[in-house]
Amino acid sequence: MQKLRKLPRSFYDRDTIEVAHDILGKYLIHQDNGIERIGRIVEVEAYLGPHDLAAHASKGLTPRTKVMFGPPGHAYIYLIYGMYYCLNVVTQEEGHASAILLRALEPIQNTEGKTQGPGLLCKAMHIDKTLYGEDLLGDTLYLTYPKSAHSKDKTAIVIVSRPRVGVDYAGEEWAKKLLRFYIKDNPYVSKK
DNA sequence: CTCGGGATGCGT
DNA sequence: CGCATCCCGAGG
Repeated sequence: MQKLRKLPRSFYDRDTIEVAHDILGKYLIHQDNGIERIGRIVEVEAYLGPHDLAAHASKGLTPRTKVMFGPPGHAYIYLIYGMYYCLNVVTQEEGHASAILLRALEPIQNTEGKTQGPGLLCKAMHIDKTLYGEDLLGDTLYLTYPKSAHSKDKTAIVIVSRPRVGVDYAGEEWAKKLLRFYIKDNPYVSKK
């Protein structure tokens, strides 16, 4: 596989909704004990800090949410329903506590099983709680610009905005906001 | 310490 | 719609 260029810290240190748009089409890479696993990001959701009642950060700074209150470009990983891990990337400046949930990937290399849905994505990429807080500018878990073949396609990407999935508990105001973004017509988007 | 519920996925 | 399965956060 050709050399892929890592996303810089400055990519994550921006408005969360802007990052959520720009992250579509980028590559997620896990260097998993000598096995390079790669997926192309096709679906995400934005969580906008402590005032967003659907966000875990609305619980405040706890042992679980700690990394979201830290600097951008780190991995926020949590266990959901006792059986699936979910991966987020922390955005904006330290203390802002916003993040983007990665919901679906298009398989590129060495993914194991289905990649549509946040839980399956982590399972396929072998991502678990041991990577909690991982610096995405390190050499284990990181994001890159796509290879040239897909870069050309970037101009053709159309982004669809929808309400987030499974956040009705947050109340109508936050549940109805269009903070789920995915690549139009991509077959790997979840819940088609 | 107990207890309730969850940013899911799958089968019915 | 039910359920698997367990961590986390709230409250006593």
